[in-house]
Amino acid sequence: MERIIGLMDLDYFYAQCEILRKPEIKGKPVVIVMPSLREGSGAIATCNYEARALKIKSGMPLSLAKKLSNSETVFINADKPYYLEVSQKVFEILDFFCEKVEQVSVDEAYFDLTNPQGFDKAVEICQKIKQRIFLDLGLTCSIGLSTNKLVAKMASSEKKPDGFFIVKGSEVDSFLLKHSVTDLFGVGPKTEELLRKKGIWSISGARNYPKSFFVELIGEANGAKLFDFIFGIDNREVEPNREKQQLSRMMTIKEDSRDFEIIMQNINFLAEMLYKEITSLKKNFKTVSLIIVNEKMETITKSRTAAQPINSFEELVLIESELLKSFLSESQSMVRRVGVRVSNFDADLGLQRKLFEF
DNA sequence: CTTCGGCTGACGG
DNA sequence: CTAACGCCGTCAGCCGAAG
Repeated sequence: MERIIGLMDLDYFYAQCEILRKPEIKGKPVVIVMPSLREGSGAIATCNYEARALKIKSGMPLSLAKKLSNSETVFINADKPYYLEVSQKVFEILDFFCEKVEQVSVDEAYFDLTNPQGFDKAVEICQKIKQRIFLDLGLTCSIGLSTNKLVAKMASSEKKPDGFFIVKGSEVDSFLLKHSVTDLFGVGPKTEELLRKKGIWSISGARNYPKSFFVELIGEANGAKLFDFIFGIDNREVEPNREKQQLSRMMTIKEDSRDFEIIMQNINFLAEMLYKEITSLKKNFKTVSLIIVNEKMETITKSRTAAQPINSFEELVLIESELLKSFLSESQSMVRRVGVRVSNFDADLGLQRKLFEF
């Protein structure tokens, strides 16, 4: 049976959340900022359409957004815990209407609506989802509905905000041919540049090349996937969410430094946050990494894997300090951002106890 | 030959 | 005048060492 897959995307989500609790800013340009410890430094997480009209975009440096802003513009620092709260209510609604939901992020999810009654039934469910999200929570979202994840996602972008765009199986090909290769999932700036150099822009143009061409260009796995995508083929399932594979915390330090003590202070702070989280998640980790972003914005990582799970904060910090020493001795560059990561998780501790008792 | 650890890089949100 | 620039998480792919 042909699958029916949906993608729900909450419109300019962080900004919409803020407007929800501060109705007086509705209608003004609203810009959500991820600040760093540096004065006036940060990046734009998201912004509403009034702000986009001023050419402000997500990912943009805060300094540039400030220049583009007008006197009306409201800048708000991101409040992740609040957005998570709102998001959870949205997912309750989604879970109510659909058994197979895969959360991609705080504001996005795929869902599988394959059913015996067919496409019309799925359309009806999508309308109900949009309705409940709006009536119960006051939020708008955009939904794309098609026969696989790739096209569902592209369809959701077709009509925004508060959109609902349907691409039936018979329409997939003509829908794709209206798009450029850069609209395909997984084609970022680097791949775009490689394709452009080969004179490839449109999806129809890309179809003139064999699979081997893409494999040589971007590698075995990605090449094969891109080749499929060009023809609208995407067999990825909607997967229930897996356990996290890694957990990390990063931050930009006050000013670039190579001072061991100063950098360790920052690492200590991050490690403490992370250690609290990981213990509350009842997870066990064996690998510790230090992530450094230097003044040239290059990322360097140092890792160590222990034979046994690491079970004290002191041990975590000790390993981090050794990794930092090793970095400082091997590199001359300044440290701009620093991060702490743990990975290589053991089975859930609660589960482990159960197995032991058994 | 396969697996694992360590690392970089691309990508998405 | 230009360049400016967060904080996550996933996967692919390479290399070398070990099983």
